[in-house]
Order: sequence, then structure tokens, then C-alpha cells
Amino acid sequence: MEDLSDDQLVSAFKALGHPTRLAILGWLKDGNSFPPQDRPADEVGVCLKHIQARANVSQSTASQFMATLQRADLVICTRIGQFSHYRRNERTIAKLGEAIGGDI
Amino acid sequence: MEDLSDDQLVSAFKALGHPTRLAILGWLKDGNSFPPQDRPADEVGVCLKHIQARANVSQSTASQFMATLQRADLVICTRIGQFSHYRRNERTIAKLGEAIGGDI
DNA sequence: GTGTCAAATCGTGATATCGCGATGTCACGA
DNA sequence: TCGTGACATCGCGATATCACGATTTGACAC
Repeated sequence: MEDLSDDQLVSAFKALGHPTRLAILGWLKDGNSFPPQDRPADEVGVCLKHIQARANVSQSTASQFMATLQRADLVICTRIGQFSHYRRNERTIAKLGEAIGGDI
Repeated sequence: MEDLSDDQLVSAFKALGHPTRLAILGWLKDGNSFPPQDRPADEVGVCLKHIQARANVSQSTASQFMATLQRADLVICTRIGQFSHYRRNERTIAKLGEAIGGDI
């Protein structure tokens, strides 16, 4: 399993260095805590509008937040029709945890 | 052992979200890789000027970087006379590693 | 097609970070 | 006491991030 590069580490830390983005990643651990949706959250992820509602930010801000998390490879986006669903990328998150104490 | 608060997590991630600061924390794992000093690095930490030299930044920038890491509780400063020595705070770093995958 | 809703992108002012030189503060030695 | 060296802080312009409303794109229903 490939390790994270320094650039990947920095962008992941930057993404987590914001209280709302950090909270969102925590919320996504339990996708079923969000309102129900056509496709279950633990399969495809949580719909953006539900994330937006809980974070209490505008649509554009919510979209930006998720784009930042996605660029850092911390979440995976699954688009179904008009809906974007986001779920955690446990692979990257685990590698990040290993990096701390290892490389860092 | 007390866990890190959300604010502490955010400020730690912010501090690590910069390539130079991230590199510095890695360098401090081996204090003896720096030039020799009166008091050994693995006891009191590395003198600021050595960090500055390796990071190749101005004195004020180096001081700011270390202040940021210190505010995030990622390093500990030991002042001896005129010299500020910095070493890793393994306690916080370990707690940060545990937080990922746990809270996060 | 037309309208509508979801989401991404654009454009923005406000705010924060970056990195530096200049200045201030403190410890030491002559 | 005066100078010097080490470090922190201040003040600054440059740049990036933040959060939003407005606009655009794309998917769907009719």
C-alpha cells in the first residue's frame, strides 16, 4: 500500500484545519444519522443537501467544502442523477493516521 | 489521558497544513542530525537558528513557524539563556494519531 | 422543447495567512 | 555600562482562504 506524499499530507491537513470540514468528516462516519434518501447512505454516501443543512452554510459553501475534502482525497463522491453523494475515504484516513508517528 | 478538543485538533491540523512546518516536525525526530550545540538536542531540543538554517527562511519567519507549532502544542520550547530550543511534543502527536480513525 | 431542482463554478468583499525587514527585548561578555 | 548576538514582536504588502449570492451546467419530469 502506497504511502501518502508530502503534498498529499499537507493538503489533507489543510482540509482538516477547518472546524466545519473536520465536523463533516466526523458526521459521515454515521451516514444513517442523516435524513433518509433513495439510495442508502452507507452504500453511496450522503447527499450534499443533507450535509449543507447540518453544517448550516450556503449551497455554494457546502459544495466548496466537499470539493476541498475531495481534492485531499478524504472523501469519495458518487453522483447519481442530479445528486452528489459523499462518503469517507477510509483508505486515505487510515494512511493519514499511520503517517502521524511514522513519517511525522 | 485527556483527548484533544476539537479546537486543539483544528489548530494542530492548521499548523501541519504547511509544507515547511510539516518538514520541521519531521526533522526534529532526529535532533542529532542538526549541528552540535552546548546542550544535546535530544535533551533540550534544537536551537532555533539551526532550524532556521535548514528551513532556509528568515529569522522572523522561523520564529513564527515555531510559535505556530507551539500554540498547537506540537512542540515544546526550552529556553536556555539566549537560546530557544524546540523539541517534539510526542504526547500531543500521539494523541493526534489516535484521534484520526477515532473521533475523526 | 420548457420548467425545475441539484450541484458546480464564477465573482465579490472580508478576513486570515505568508514571509519579510525593522524594531524591541533580553541575556551575556568585555 | 556598553556592545553584541539570539530571539520575539511589529508593521507591511502580497497572497490565499472564507463565505456568500449570482450564474451556469446538467439531469429529470412534463
